[in-house]
Amino acid sequence: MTTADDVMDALVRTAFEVAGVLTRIGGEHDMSLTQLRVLGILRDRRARVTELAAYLGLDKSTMSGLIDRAQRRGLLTRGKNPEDGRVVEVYMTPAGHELAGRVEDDIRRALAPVTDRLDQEQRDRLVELLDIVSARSPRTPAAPGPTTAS
Amino acid sequence: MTTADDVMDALVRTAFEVAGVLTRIGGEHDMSLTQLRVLGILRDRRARVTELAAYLGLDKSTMSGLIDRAQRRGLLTRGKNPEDGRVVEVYMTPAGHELAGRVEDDIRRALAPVTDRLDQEQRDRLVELLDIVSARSPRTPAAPGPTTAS
DNA sequence: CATAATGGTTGGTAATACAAACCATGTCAA
DNA sequence: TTGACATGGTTTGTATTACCAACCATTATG
Repeated sequence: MTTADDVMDALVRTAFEVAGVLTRIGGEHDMSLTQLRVLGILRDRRARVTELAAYLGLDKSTMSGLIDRAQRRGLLTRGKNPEDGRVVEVYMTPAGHELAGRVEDDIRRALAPVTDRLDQEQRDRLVELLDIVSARSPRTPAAPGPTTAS
Repeated sequence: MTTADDVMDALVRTAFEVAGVLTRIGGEHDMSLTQLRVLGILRDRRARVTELAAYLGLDKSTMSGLIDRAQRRGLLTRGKNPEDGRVVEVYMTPAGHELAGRVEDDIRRALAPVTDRLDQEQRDRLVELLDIVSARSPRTPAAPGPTTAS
């Protein structure tokens, strides 16, 4: 019988394992895990400082420092918001995008041996279950309905 | 079609989510994520400094500091190894065990809403799949012990 | 027995993170 | 309209995390 505790253990163990991989890859590019996340967020959208901090669960001041260092490295830029003089918009530079791409490739490569252990049906199922876990699914677990294969 | 990238995204997203919960709970007890891990390891076994460092992927010196601070808080102790005078064994104090128990309860509570979203069959399946992902499948080589692997 | 290897600690530096204080800009109320 | 308050960021100060290099003590090896 799989208990809630077993699920907890598996989630925690996997989380540390994945975090470990990301930390290692990040380190190879002189990036901390947090910086990696910032890069990930800013890949497809710009964001204001407080927005980033809230998303990452960090203090504004911490965010300020992170942006400082990344900016000093030429990875991102600060811009003004014409509608509200207080707001600082943060967005990536081409160099930032380039680095983000390289990092993503490396992560993909690093996780490949892991995902390769799964066949197609297992992948479908894992993603579906993790979506439920991270509240990404509006579905309630009551009905054993057919999986919405696409 | 679920691709390897989808799996990667789901794993990374979930990892951050779980790490976020652990960081929050840890913070409520003035413990960093790393300290939490140390506590988790030492719950059921004592370990030498280098062993802990290797397990967590940290430098010996980092480990030394972590132990210092935890020891100053009365959570763990350093002891000598009678067979090898160089070795320092680290193990938890009663206070450490107590804190570890409280933290575990809190984590359980914090993750309950998540695991509760899954029914029995889904739990079984998720744990099974995560075990595959973290190479814990049936034919796993070694149990946690004094493995000399690097 | 001299030398090398191993296990930990110490010292130095940078990054991460928080809290408190601060400044500039916006908003709201009397 | 102006004073008070709120909001968005930055700065400053401190603790922790983490690495590396250098260093002792102890053990192993030539």
